[in-house]
Amino acid sequence: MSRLPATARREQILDVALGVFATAGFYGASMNDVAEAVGVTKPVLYQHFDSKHDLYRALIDEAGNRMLTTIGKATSDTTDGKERTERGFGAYFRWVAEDGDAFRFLFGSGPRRDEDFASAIREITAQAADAVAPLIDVEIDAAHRMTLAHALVGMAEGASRQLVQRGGEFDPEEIAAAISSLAWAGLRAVQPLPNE
Amino acid sequence: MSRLPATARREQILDVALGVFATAGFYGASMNDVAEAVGVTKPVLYQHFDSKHDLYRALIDEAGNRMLTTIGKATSDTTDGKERTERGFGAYFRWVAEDGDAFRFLFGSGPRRDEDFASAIREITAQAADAVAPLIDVEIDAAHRMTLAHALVGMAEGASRQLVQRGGEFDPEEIAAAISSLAWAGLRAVQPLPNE
DNA sequence: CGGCAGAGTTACCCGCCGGTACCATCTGGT
DNA sequence: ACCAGATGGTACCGGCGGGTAACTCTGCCG
Repeated sequence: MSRLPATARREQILDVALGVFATAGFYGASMNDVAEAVGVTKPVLYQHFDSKHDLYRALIDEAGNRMLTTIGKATSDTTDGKERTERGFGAYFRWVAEDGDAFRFLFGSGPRRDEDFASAIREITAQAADAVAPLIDVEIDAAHRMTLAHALVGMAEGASRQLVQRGGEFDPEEIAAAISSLAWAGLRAVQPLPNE
Repeated sequence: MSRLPATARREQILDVALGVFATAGFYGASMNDVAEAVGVTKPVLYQHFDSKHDLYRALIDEAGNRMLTTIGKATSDTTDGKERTERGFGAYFRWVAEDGDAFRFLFGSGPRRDEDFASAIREITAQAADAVAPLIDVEIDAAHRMTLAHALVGMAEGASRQLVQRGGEFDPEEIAAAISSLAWAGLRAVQPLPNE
């Protein structure tokens, strides 16, 4: 109800819509839902964005930018590889912790939207992680072990996605060799963590 | 047009629908689209599945099962950790290569569906991978380097998704330390590949 | 006071899509 | 040859949701 200048309203919409879409997904949230969450009616949204597509797209660009620049800044002031790795991951996970809606919006995607499908796919991923977890045979608490296991599963997923998106053939044996050596070396390096 | 016994038709539907949904996504593909791809009309689908949800759900279960059992079989006949790692990844990537639709269906998900959103998010992921790629300072060809880079990005994504889904707080510094040590040890282990 | 400009609302249109009631057609068993 | 039942098609409904036209409200400036 309360009136706002256009730029403020626009930013408010972006802010609220990010949360709504992060939770419900593109198809799961209607423009009416977004409008209601903002506390306004539908046509107001269309005064600031040409279409639902347009709004969603703006959110992608904004959130993506925040993530990339955050990491970019954190890694720009050193050239040492190990240092950059550590700072990069540091910035990344700080971003996830602080800008959680943006992460869920960008990466928590997909059929992972209908809670029904979401849980089914979570279950599959969880089983994969359960299978991987015992490979970490170091004394660390269960929660950290599971997170690392999911990291390894994500590693496989990330590589696969790239291979499939790139199109064309690939030799699974060769890829598997590279990835598993990467994973194994990583696993060997896991240090027992001080209990928190 | 040609008539088929119920069980054969059911399997045909599952087979074709997997491809359709893998490409267009749950919301992007209508039941009419699926029916047309099968070469049949909508009510036929409803003779075999109670709802669109039901069909999609059956696909998740089937595809997930295929993946997990494939990997399970490959790793069941040894107890050595390294061995299991290698065989597991081997089976996994073979599955991706052979059952590509299933992979795209299960993991190629999300806003990654509208080609417009898909490319925007791909772009972000690709930039992240570009930033990671130089850390692999070994003589390998560019394609493999990019795949490994995407693997590392996926690793971060997998860990994050688990942390966020689990809910509650987490300490980003601690996680980053663990993941980056894992990644760094893995990176150091990458071997120059013989050019294919 | 008059009227203009920008912010918001009400009320609507229309097309798509999940789902269904009903009819047609084919095939196998006797 | 004929019936039964399963396989498949036609034609429809109902609602949801993106998008819009037209109106109202508020404040400001001459």
